[in-house]
Amino acid sequence: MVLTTAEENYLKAIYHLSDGGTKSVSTNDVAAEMKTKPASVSDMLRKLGDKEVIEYRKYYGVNITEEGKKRALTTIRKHRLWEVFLVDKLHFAWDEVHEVAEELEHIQSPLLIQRLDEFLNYPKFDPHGDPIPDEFGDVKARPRLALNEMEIDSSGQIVAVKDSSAAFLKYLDKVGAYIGARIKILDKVEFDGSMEILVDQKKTLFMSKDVAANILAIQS
Amino acid sequence: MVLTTAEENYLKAIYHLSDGGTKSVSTNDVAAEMKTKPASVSDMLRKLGDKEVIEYRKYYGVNITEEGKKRALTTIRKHRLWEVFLVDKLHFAWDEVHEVAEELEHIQSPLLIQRLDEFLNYPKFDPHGDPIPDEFGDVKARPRLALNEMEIDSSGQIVAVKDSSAAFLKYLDKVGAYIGARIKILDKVEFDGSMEILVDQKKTLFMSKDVAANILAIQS
DNA sequence: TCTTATTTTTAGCCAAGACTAAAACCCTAA
DNA sequence: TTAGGGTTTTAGTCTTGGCTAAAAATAAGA
Ligand SMILES: [Mn+2]
Ligand SMILES: [Mn+2]
Ligand SMILES: [Mn+2]
Ligand SMILES: [Mn+2]
Repeated sequence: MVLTTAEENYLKAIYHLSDGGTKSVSTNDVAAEMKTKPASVSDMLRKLGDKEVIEYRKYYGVNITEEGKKRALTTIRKHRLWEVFLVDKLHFAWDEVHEVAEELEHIQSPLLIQRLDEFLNYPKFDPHGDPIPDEFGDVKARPRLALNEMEIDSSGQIVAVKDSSAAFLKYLDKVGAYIGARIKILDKVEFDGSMEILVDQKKTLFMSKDVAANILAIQS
Repeated sequence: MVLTTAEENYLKAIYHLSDGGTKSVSTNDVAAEMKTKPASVSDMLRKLGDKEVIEYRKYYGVNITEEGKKRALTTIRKHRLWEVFLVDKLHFAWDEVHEVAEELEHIQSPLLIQRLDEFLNYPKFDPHGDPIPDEFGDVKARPRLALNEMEIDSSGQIVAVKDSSAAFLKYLDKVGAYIGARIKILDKVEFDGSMEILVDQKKTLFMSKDVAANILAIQS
């Protein structure tokens, strides 16, 4: 059963909203994520249900099926591999890749993806620190913690961002936060949750709770 | 004015059928090339006419406009650059690239194409020997001659193929004809136009007129 | 439990891009 | 000059993926 581009995009959204298939997702949530109207989503859910990539019970939201999970992971794999290509080979900035990858992920050619993976030397993470599923859909999970959840005086390394929007990534570039940076939590302000963070043992960064919540680290 | 994928494909077909915009093209010819019905073509011609990439006079065929030529050449440029990428970087065979490039050529990102061109070191020809238009739509033309049009005893070098179908290219691989091969016309059979050709001063090839007509060379 | 607010679905519409069948047009040969 | 054949267009239908408005179902509060 072949999926259209629109179907692939919806399925990917459902996969993400369901936290990898662990919880069910409402029509309204899908509409918000896809920037469409709930009425359009109802229609699409019926189609995805017919194709058995989701389990759809009217009025009770959807759950992604095993087949659906597999399909979504393939699309995610393609998206992230293309992002690596754009950054590593074509020298795109990490805030320039998302929209293009959103199109490239729908190119139909298993050979292309296999060869691309090989060409990129089997990368495990994309430019935003997100893991790239292997060809079987297996994902290498890392325990990640948002900066605002880290304790004062604890240290770690930035490994990913939660928000991949150009605006956010450009901001991180400007202040000098990047994936791989070593960090230490110097202070957390009670009042508004804003934080003071030491980057690479030399630079001090002040950031709002909102920003901190979108930066993911592994503790060391 | 933005063109849809379908519109880009039609425009490219019209560009090719019109020999680069030098002659007008009939509805039936477009239908044959696009493998659609004439009725569908009429509809599309109206749309392309509205967008002023062709000049459309009902019942009298279409001519591509300057704007249309520019658009078509951009799509062709993208198609051929992707083909080079697939062959040079991902080690696709030259008969495996066409369908994938047919999809990749529609990705919308000027930056992507500019960077891809740079990454590939500004190639001038695609894997089938076809010239790659530069970013301004300028094409480096070479005087090319089909093998069946060459005289007995004349020599040259294979530079392109007219037919890029997998079947034809696989056949060429099998018999050992390739782009860059030095050739000499040993004999032409009056009866059926079949030919005997010396390849790289060592291997003799027999081919039908049909095959010869789809191999292009520059004479030396 | 009943009434309301919220969520979701249905119904009806639209545009793109395909199709078939039928009508209209163009050209040529008698 | 006109009839016929081939070409092209039009009319009507279908599918996909959107939309709005209205109806229906669920959930929550009194
Ligand atoms: Mn996408
Ligand atoms: Mn990413
Ligand atoms: Mn194409
Ligand atoms: Mn080619």
